[in-house]
Amino acid sequence: MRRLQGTFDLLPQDSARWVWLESRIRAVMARYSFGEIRVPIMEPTELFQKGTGETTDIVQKEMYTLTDRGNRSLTLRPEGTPSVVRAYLEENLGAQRPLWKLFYIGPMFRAERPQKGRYRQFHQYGAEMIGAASPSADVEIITLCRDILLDLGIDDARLILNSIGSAEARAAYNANLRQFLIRPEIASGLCEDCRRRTQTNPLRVFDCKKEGCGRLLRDAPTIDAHLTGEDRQHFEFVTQSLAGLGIACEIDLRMVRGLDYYTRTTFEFKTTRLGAQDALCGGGRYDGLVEVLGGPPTPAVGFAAGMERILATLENCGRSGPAPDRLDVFVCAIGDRARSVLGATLGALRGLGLSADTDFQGRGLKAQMKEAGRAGARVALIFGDDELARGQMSLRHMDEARQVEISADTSTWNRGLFERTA
RNA sequence: GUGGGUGUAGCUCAGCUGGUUAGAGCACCAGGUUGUGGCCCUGGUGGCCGAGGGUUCGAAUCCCUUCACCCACCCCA
Repeated sequence: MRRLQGTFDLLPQDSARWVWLESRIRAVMARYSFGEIRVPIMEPTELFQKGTGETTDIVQKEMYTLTDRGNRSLTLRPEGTPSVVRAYLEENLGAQRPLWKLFYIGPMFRAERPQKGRYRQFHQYGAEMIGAASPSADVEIITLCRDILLDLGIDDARLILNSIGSAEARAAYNANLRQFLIRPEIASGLCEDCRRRTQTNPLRVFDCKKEGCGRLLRDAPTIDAHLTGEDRQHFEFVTQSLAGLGIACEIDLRMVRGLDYYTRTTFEFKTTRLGAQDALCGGGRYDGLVEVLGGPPTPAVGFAAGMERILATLENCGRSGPAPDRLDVFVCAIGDRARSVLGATLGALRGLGLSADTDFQGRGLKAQMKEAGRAGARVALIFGDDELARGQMSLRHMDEARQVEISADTSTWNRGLFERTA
């Protein structure tokens, strides 16, 4: 039996990094006053068909979809935003407050071919502001996204920014771009994928990395010609605010995102420290999504970040994450009499709130001490017949290799006895 | 789905043009210290050489198939 392709096991030495990462994320989210939402990792398939969008690669070929016993179609979530919006509507959050700031952390599933920075079960954190029309919300999301990266120690990610306009502008631009792409002199030179995209989602031709396509697209219309005055104002506010905050960004009019629901502001943070999968986080505004999922027109903006990519980036920066947890006390008992009080000894230590462990294999003292060293124990509590006969135990401070005797009467113990080096 | 690369001990890797019982370092276990970790020394456990088939007197080594992993395309976090 082997684990599924594109999945991985996290062993204790690695899970500590994840716990650390999650706690840093939660701390910054709290500073920004975002509340954590936990939603199912399984949803009706329809949620993603409608929300993420039928034309996206995610829905067309990357979803883990299954049929349950009631003949319902379920899907393992490929992203978090549709679920959050679904919960927002289902719990009628809009009626309680006009604006919600929510974040999530958890696994996502996409049936892609694994490679560096890409897995079939991967983990994202993300934040959504639902009910926020103001461009200051876009800035809040971008700043949040950036502050988490900075807090973690990633200070060289580039911010790429674009506005793809309102839904109407996008529709007009889509039509215009399609006109351009079907011109015979253009279409004949495009690759097969781009000809398909011309029909399905013309914006995505800009994603094509083929040289031939790139050359033909040089004269293609760009989105900014289709932005309305309001779109421009909105985008201008965002770029000027960022400039005012001293946040550098590059505007890329051809950056498109793979999800159907984006409107106006879209952005990505990219790193040079990974391979081809260089997007650490991405997001933008999605003013139409709530309505698409059956709610009232509700503006919203958010982002999602890939946690495996962030950890990989940190490793490439030489940032090792948190220091490993140390054990407070390792208990070494010598002989049967001593072993008979092991349980009570461990219980007393743990009762004081200390972490305590011992040897469960009946090994010699040398092996027990080795185990204590391996566990990073601060002190070893050693006793055999000698000590117990005198009502004493030996307390060895591992780092200083210094040893004292303490009373074997657990009722006299306190934490300080095992923490101080006196 | 399409390319390319790699599969030998728990980990990192040697093993030349096929030649007896497959190696090293680290890790693990034990002893040196019959009651004291890290350093050192000695010894030991551990491999269907990814799997299946073929060529050969003989295959970890050559050929075919297959699987897995990695990297890239595609796409995205």
